[in-house]
Amino acid sequence: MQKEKVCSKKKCFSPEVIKRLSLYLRDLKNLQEQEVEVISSDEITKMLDISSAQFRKDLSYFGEFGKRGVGYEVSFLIRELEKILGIYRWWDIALVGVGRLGSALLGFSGFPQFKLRITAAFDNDRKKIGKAISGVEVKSLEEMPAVIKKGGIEIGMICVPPQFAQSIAERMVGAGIKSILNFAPVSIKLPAEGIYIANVDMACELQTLVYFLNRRH
Amino acid sequence: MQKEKVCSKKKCFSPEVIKRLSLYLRDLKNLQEQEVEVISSDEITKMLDISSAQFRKDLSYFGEFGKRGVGYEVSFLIRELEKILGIYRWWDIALVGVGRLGSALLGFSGFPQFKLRITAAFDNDRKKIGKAISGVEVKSLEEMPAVIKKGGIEIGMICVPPQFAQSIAERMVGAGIKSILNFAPVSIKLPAEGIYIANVDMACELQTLVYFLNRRH
DNA sequence: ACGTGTGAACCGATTCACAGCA
DNA sequence: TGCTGTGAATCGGTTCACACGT
Repeated sequence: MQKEKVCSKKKCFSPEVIKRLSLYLRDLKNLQEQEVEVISSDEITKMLDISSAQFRKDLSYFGEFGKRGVGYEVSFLIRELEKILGIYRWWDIALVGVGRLGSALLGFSGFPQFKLRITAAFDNDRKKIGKAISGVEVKSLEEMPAVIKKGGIEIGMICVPPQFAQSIAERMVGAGIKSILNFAPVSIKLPAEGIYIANVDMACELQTLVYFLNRRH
Repeated sequence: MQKEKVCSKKKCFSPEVIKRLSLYLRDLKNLQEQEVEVISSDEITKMLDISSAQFRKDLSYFGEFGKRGVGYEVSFLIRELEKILGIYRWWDIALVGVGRLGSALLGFSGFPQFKLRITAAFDNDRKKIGKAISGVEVKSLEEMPAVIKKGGIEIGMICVPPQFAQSIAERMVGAGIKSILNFAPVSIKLPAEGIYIANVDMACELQTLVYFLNRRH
């Protein structure tokens, strides 16, 4: 989607590598539930559509985690990936826009296993303010900067209609948000460097499906 | 995310190109609403994080749509992109899993402008079956194959818990579904060739945000 | 023997830079 | 002059293929 580039002072890995690491972690956790203890790069990448060389190379950027001739110990690799990805403490998220999508995300059960939790939700609809959704109280937009600052929240989620997304993003960054997951179908432009924005645009994804439908053999 | 590769008999463009075309289309429509009539590659790519050369090259794969020395006529380019992407008729979508996320998608207002519409929804929860959500009646899973076949539906959306996603995907493909947008956080493996699966995994996206948060300067 | 880890080769995608046209 | 369209150059990411360790 949009060019996403953020570099640390030291080594700089492309977001693609990191996304694949998250995928590996996700599937390793599934394997762990199935009580698989050791897995080879060949086996794990059969499920994903990724080559085994890619898997090994991705890991090699960060260290040596396998045993030659054997494979990878699932629980060990999970721990190592969690270290790499920064899953060593809880990460709080502030969500703006408690419409249908925002409410769905507030109740999404996939976050806790990655130590992610939405701890604050904001909307400008008087009818929603004060209500609790999935245990999170909806507050007014005016309260947002204070809540974000007080809680030291660094991750924001934008679920507002497109015309409001840009200004919400700016206000979030002003309050201290360092990275944003944007569900609004617009491009957000931020002046500040070092803010990472990821976009989830379902209509664009579907559009791509339609293109390939038309072109299929 | 996963390696997504589908080729037509003739020219084969990477999904990345197609996703960018959808992005261009989305932003062009926004420009049209703001009554912008002509735009240069420089101007439109300032909003997105894409180089103007990239924009011009992407379009050049499909034809010549601009005027040298002038730029691109917004309404003309919109029409051309709609042709390229296949937005010449309505595309029906079958959704499985009417939980929070499924319900949110049923009410999502961003689809119609791309001639996408969810026309069928399925769940195995007796309490949901028979109810209408955003005007779509929820049917039982048993009815799915028949409804998909009868309606000639080719696009599926999976919003079920991860452990059910694989089998739902297989049943969808068996019923005639040709491409799938998967929201369940698992890898889906399909034997059939020529089926395009796109994955939306919010936890993975957030994971990537967290990684860059940790690494920031 | 087996599967990892990795430099080297490869390939595709992005960017450059300028010719071509309004 | 200004901006498009596009071959050529570049860059980065993926794959290959094999040395290495168990």
